[in-house]
Amino acid sequence: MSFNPHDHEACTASALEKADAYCQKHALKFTPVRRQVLEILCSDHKALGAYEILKRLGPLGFKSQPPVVYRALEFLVAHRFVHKIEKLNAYVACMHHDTSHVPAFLICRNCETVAEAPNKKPSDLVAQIAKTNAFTVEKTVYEAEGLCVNCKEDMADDAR
Amino acid sequence: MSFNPHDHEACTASALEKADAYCQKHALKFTPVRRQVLEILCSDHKALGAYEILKRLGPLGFKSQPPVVYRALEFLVAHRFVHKIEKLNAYVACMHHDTSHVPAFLICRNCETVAEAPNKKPSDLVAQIAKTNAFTVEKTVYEAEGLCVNCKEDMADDAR
DNA sequence: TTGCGTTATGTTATAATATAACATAAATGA
DNA sequence: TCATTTATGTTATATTATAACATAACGCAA
Repeated sequence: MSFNPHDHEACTASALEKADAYCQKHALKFTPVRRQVLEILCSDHKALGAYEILKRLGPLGFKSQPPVVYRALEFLVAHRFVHKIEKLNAYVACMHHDTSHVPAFLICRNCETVAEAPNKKPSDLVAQIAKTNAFTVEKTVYEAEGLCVNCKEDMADDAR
Repeated sequence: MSFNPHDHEACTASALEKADAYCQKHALKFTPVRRQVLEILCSDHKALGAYEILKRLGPLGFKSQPPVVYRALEFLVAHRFVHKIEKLNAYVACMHHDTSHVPAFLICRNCETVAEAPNKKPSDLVAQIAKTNAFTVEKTVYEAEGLCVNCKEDMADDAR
């Protein structure tokens, strides 16, 4: 999980590589803007707003009008390379693209790091609905906000 | 659940009554704007945007600047009379204020009706996190988008 | 390889959602 | 009653997102 130290270079490289391979396989166009947006999102585990991404695209030689970034995000979200964090109106790179999962996020309200929870099972909620059959689930957004281990420890330290 | 027919008058009256009682008990001010916003939200089970609520406040004699409605919503959300549907940037009245619950919503992408799912148990996700203790959950937003029974049937009819 | 349909990008303008900042008023309570 | 807090009024503006239309690049069949 992204709250723990990890080899971040590798983590980014792997995400881009997987996206490359997936696009090739499915005849999708992994164009320069799309690739660059994913790379920006991979650069840390914070969720970035569309306009923040836009700002970072500029120096890289891309044109910086909102539709440019929103269209790239639309593509990346559609193909699940990126998830939208509805609570923050922001976007994070998906770190589990190869495994099927119900997207669920843990957002630290202090450092704003977003970790994708490793929940491969559908939650109770989905199971319950499927059972009563009153609703057909197509997309899910499960988000929990709170404090990550690091921030919790920092706060304990501050209190001393 | 709100996808099924139900006595809607009663459902609104009950929500307002419960809010009244709760505010009295906890020394909260259930002012006219706050009451009116809750009443508007109770008026159907669709999620309403802040500006839609604002529009409906006008004819009722309230001043219609954005902060008015956002402040009323802030109060109503803080005390859990209303939930925000992050996916829609919209708000719904809570129909289970008296029972402790993890808010979770079923949003029909066709008719936009929002039902609050009856999940009293914490989901697998929350349980899993609590277990590893890597994250302290403070607030949750679980949202599922799809098709409600009614819309599903309508579509089946249309296809014939 | 030309032409045609499709997909992607460029660009301008504007819509929709939300908050900052400061003023006034109303309620609460020593 | 006066001081303090809490709520509301008001102006301006920040933030997020999309509509609409133009051009370019790409994929492919004649």
